[in-house]
Formats: sequence, structure tokens, C-alpha cells
Amino acid sequence: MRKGELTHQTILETAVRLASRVGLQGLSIGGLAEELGLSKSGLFAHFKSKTELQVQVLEAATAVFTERVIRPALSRPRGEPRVRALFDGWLTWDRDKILEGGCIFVAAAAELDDVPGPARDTLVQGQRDWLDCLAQAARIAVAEKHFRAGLDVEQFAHDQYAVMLGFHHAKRLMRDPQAEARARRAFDALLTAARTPTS
Amino acid sequence: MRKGELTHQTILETAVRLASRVGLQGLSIGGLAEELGLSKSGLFAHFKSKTELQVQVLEAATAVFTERVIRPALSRPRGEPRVRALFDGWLTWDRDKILEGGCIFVAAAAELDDVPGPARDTLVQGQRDWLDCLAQAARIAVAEKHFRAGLDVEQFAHDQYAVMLGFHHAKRLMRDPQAEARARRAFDALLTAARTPTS
DNA sequence: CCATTCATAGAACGGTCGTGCTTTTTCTGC
DNA sequence: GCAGAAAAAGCACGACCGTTCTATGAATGG
Repeated sequence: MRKGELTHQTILETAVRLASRVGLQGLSIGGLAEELGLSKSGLFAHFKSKTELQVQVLEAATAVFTERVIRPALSRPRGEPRVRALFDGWLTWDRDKILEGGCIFVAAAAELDDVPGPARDTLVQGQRDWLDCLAQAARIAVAEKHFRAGLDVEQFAHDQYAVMLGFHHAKRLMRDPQAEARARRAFDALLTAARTPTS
Repeated sequence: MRKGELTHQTILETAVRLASRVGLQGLSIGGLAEELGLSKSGLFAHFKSKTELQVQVLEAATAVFTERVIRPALSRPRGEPRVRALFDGWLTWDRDKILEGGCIFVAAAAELDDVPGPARDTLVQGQRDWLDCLAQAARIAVAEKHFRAGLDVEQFAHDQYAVMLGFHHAKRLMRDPQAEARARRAFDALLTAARTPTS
């Protein structure tokens, strides 16, 4: 019972990469099988349904994201440095080789926002965790007195996420070479506002 | 040659509404025909290809957007009021009956960002025009001395768009009841920063 | 009112989709 | 090394996809 587990993981790795290009719906069993040199039915046997495949792809992507973005940031000093590290990590996540097709969560968000089901539930939960993570980092920055007391940390997390979405749009759709500079400037403005006491 | 033109337009109206729910790729000829009570081939005759249908759907949606959001805002006073009107118009655009499935451009942006072709080109051009429109409104606000001299109006347009994307994400995927309040707060912060001279 | 054009319907095509069922190959514990 | 289990392949299915061709109905201009 070892070989199966291994290919299962290999399938998911390839599936995440492929899904970042064609989306979760565009990810087809046949296409994925061909990419891996497997038969369609052989691959299908690893998942009871396409929905189950989508859910596992989202979970696998979340695991990679946690490993590559969140975990490194947690080793940075508490407060603003960690907040910045989360932002920087997300920016580089976007140009990581695993995601040549752009952030899989952004693509999935647009695809699934009106499609109830397990895949949507998994995505929403993951996004909620990520927003909580951002808010918690901001909360710590308040405690460390890097950010002003009374800062609405949920709002800060929301705004930070919006900056990331803007970056993704500018970079991936508009191919704006200034996308990253724009995102950094927007985020710096957020940081400045978070430091400044309410006027 | 009048009847055809009429149904052509009816088809596009329904197609825009349907595409906002299922996306541009998910919009199928058969499904659209059934929704309209037409035959698949009868509908197809109006468009030489599915790509052409997608392009025309995007153009039709852009026309509606211009009529419902941009045009009303242009009748507002130059400067900050007009900038605000553009933002408010976009917020209400999202809850318009035409778009029960969320903003079609946001969905299309995620679908098409890696799919070269006429549909992508049309979308990108439309988005560029919209960003230019936002930047121009900000430029006027600078001229009217509502915003500070030297404001990077393209950056402002980019940031404004990011706030809108954040709103869309919070509202449609996360079903956050505070989505609109969050977006307004974020936009107010943008306005405040645009007014304040550089520190 | 009639001839012609135009709009729609119908049927069929090759292809791909997700998904079962059956067989064959490959691994693995004793 | 063999028996049993696990993994992969092969095949077929019904459904739907975009697209084409042909026929038929309706609208229109003279």
C-alpha cells in the first residue's frame, strides 16, 4: 500500500500546476492523465469523483501555500516584519514555478463563487484561514506597538488581500510590468495608515 | 433584415446575464439556446463561432456598464464627486439584476488571463479603458484641487480597482455581509490619502 | 401576391467529458 | 517464489460540446 500513495501525491502535484493554468473546472481527468502518462481510468481510481479531485487539489495547494508563504513568515520577528513577510511571500508565490498560471485560489474564487458544493466549501474555508492569518499578524503588530492601538485588523487583512487581488489582475490579465511596484506602493500606504494614529 | 437584428440583441442580453453566472467558458451554445427557447443551430447562425459569441458578450456587457456606471457619473460635478460616483456606481453595478452572478469582467479576467485570443483582447481593452476612465477622473480631481498636486493618478486608479476586487471577493465568495462597508472604508482611506499632501 | 432573401429548425459529425465495469499488470507480505 | 491484494489499463456508456449541412418556415421588397 505504498506505491499508490506515492502516485496519488504525484498526481496532485501535477494537478495543482495544471489547475493554475486551466482552472478547477478546466482541469479534466483525461488531460491530467495524459500529462502524467497515465490512463484516464487508472487516474480516476484514485478519486471517487471529479469533485473529490477538485477538493484534494485545493487542499494540496493550501498545503503548499502554507509551507511556502506562511511558515517562512512565522519565523520572522513578530509585528510589522512578519506582516511584510506575509505580503512579500504572497508576491513571490505568484511567480513560483508551481503556479505558472497565476494564483490558483484567485482563479478558483471566480469559478466557484456561484457553485455550491464541497469544492467551494473547501476554498472558502482556506480563504477564511488565510484572512485570519493576516489579521492575526496585524493584531500582533498592534500588540508590539508597530501599528496603532485600535486598528481594525480585520479591515487591514481585507485591504491587504485587496492589494494582492489588484496585483494579480494587473500582472496576469493586464501584463502590467509595473504591477509589482504598484502593489508595493499600495501596501506601503496601508502600512503607513496602520501606523499613523487616527486623525 | 430587422427581425434577425432584434433576436441577436435579445440573445446577447440573455447571454450576458447567463455568463455572469457560469462564466464565459461555461456559457454553452446549447444551454443558451435552451434558456431562450431557440434551437442550438438557430442561435449559432447568429455567430460564426463561440469565440465570436464571447467577444460580443463582452462588448455588450461593456456597453451596459458604460450606460449604467460611467454615463451617470459623468453628469456629476467634476472632481471628487465624480470620482465617488464612479465608485458608487460600480458597487451598485454588482447588485444590479443584470448580474446576479457577480461582475462578468472579474469572472472573465480569471478565466482568460492565460487564454490568448480575441476574447482576451477584447476584455483587456475594455479594462484598460475603464482604468483610463478612473485615472482621468482622478486627474480632473487634481486639477480641481480636490486631490493633491502630484498625485499618481494611475496608481490611484489601480488602487481603486483593487478595492473593487476586494469587495467582489468578500461579497461573492466569502458572502461577507460587511463587504460593502469594508469597501467603502478602504475607498475613503484612498480618498484621504489622495487629498493629503505628501508627507 | 409572389419571388427571394433571411431566420430558424433538424439531424448528424467527431470529439471530449465524467464515470462505471472488467481485465491485466504490478507490487508486496509471508 | 507464490498467493493475494493493490494499482493501473482497457473498454464502453450516455451526455454534452462546437460546428456543419440541409431543409423549411417566415418575413420582406417590388
